[in-house]
Order: sequence, then C-alpha cells, then structure tokens
Amino acid sequence: MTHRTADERLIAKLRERGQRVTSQRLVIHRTLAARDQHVSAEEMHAAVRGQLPGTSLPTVYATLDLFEELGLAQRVGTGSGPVLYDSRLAPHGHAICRTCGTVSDLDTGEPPAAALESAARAGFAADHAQIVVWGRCAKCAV
Amino acid sequence: MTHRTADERLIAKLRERGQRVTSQRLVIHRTLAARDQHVSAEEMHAAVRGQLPGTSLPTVYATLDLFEELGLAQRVGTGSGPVLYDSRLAPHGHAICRTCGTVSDLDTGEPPAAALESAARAGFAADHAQIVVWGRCAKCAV
DNA sequence: ATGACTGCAAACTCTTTGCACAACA
DNA sequence: TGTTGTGCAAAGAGTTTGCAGTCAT
Repeated sequence: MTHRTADERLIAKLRERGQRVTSQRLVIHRTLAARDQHVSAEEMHAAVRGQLPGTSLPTVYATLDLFEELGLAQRVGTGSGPVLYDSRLAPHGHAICRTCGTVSDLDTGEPPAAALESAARAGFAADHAQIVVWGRCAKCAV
Repeated sequence: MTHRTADERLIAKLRERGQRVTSQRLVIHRTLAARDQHVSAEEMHAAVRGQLPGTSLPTVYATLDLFEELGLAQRVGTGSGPVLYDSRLAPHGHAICRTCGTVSDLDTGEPPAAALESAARAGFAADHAQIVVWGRCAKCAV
C-alpha cells in the first residue's frame, strides 16, 4: 500500500468520526504501516521523533489507542514487558519467548471456528482473534 | 483432583529441583487449583491472606512465576491491566472485552497445527498455545 | 473562533529488587 | 547449620491524567 492510500484511509476514518487530522497521527500511522511489525510505544516514540521532533510519549500512547479503536492496529499483550501494537491486520499469531521476551510473527491462518463459536455462544462480539504460542526461541533454546 | 494429589504433584516438582516446600507455596497452589480460573497476583494475594496472614505480594509474584516454570500455571497477558495466571492447563482460549477488560474462558479445543508448525519451522520450541479473542462482552455490547 | 489535540510534568498501577530475618532440609 | 525463601520497603518500568497552550477545522 502506498503512503497516499494508507494516509487516505486514516483520513477517511478520522473525518467519519469528526476527529482531526494532525501531523502526529499521520506520521505515526506511516511509521506503523512501514514497519508492518509489532512495535512498543517507546519504539514508536523513538522512530517518530526523528521525523517529527517534540512528539511526546503520551501522544504516541493516545494515538496508538485511537488506531486500535479505528481498526488500524491491533494490541498484543505479551504478559511481560510493554504492550505491542501491530499493523499487520491479516490473521497471524505471535510466538513469545519465555527467556528473552522476543515476539515473532507466526503464519497461523484463520483462527479455529470453535473459538469464535464459543465466544458467540457467550454473547461475546469478537472483532479479532489471534493465536499466542509460548516457549523458547531458537536463540534461547536449552 | 483432590488436595492430596495436587499437593503431591507440587511437592514432587519442588523436590526434583531441590527447592523447598513452604506453606506459602502450598496455600497458593491450593488456591489456584481451587479457582480453576485466571487470577491476578493481587487477587491471589487477597485470597491467600485469609488463610495465611502476613503473606506478602512479592512472594505471591515469585510463587506464581515459579509455578509457571514448573508447568503448573500459565501466564495470560491481556494487554491491559495486570497479568493473569491460569491453573487450567487443558487447552482453552480467552476472550478479552475491549471495554471492561474482563477475561473469560473459551472452549477452543486444540490449537491449530498450522500455528505450531510455523513456530517449529522458526526453531521455536513451543510449550503452550492459546487463542485470544478481542471484542465486546455481552454486558458491554453496543 | 472554537474546541480537539498536544506537550509537559506528575501521578498512578503493576512488578521487581535489596536486604535482614525466618524456616525448611 | 546452611541456605533458600520470605517480608518489608523502596525502586523501577510502563502507562495514564491534568492542565495550559496550540492548531485543525
């Protein structure tokens, strides 16, 4: 996806909700899309400061939260260390190393229907599903 | 599983590693097993203080971490709020409400083979897999 | 012009660490 | 008796909040 179309999708979503298009939001969105990888708020802050000096960490947090609400990013809770935000929206999972905490992507395909059915049965309106795998990465293998 | 056999499994694992059997470990283990549900360290602390007053929060954290290493509990990172520990070791998933943060169990069956294969291909030694579903719970549905 | 957004600083929550004492082996 | 484990207090990491000023609309 080009900058142009990615920007336009963000702008459309913001306008739709009467929210403002700011340079911080544009830059953070581009940075997220360019990585196509999970990023922490701190990492995003560091990356964005290069392009837009003075950008604050609270703004990065607020913006990533906003993107999650807009469906442009997905939160990944690892259970240790900071929350990560992922711009890769196609279904995929994450492998978390118990030793070094590194998170890597997994090609897992669609989540099993049983999970979504079980959620629906409980009256839970699911909008995202992912598989999380725990273990030791190649580097940390015993 | 009775108290007796659950205790003995813990004791065996501790002895195996030359670690000590303390009343804190026994009580926390029983409390975790009795709930058969995800619990935060704070919740565990509150529950344990009733039976063993004076138990400290750092000890609860250390003990839950130890149980995870022993394979007696599983860490669940929700991405918002505290980490939860789960004593239900049979494969199941978690549904996390974006609004109220409540986590509920899902009967998801076995994790898809594709996920574990993808992990193995990357040299990742997986010991646990779970499905995480995001959305709105019945109470918070729009 | 006006209200949403931002930056700054401080507060807050959750978790870990350092150290002296207690208690399992 | 020798350590491992515990409690306490304090520090640390990550995230959120309050408020004054800025900027998109």
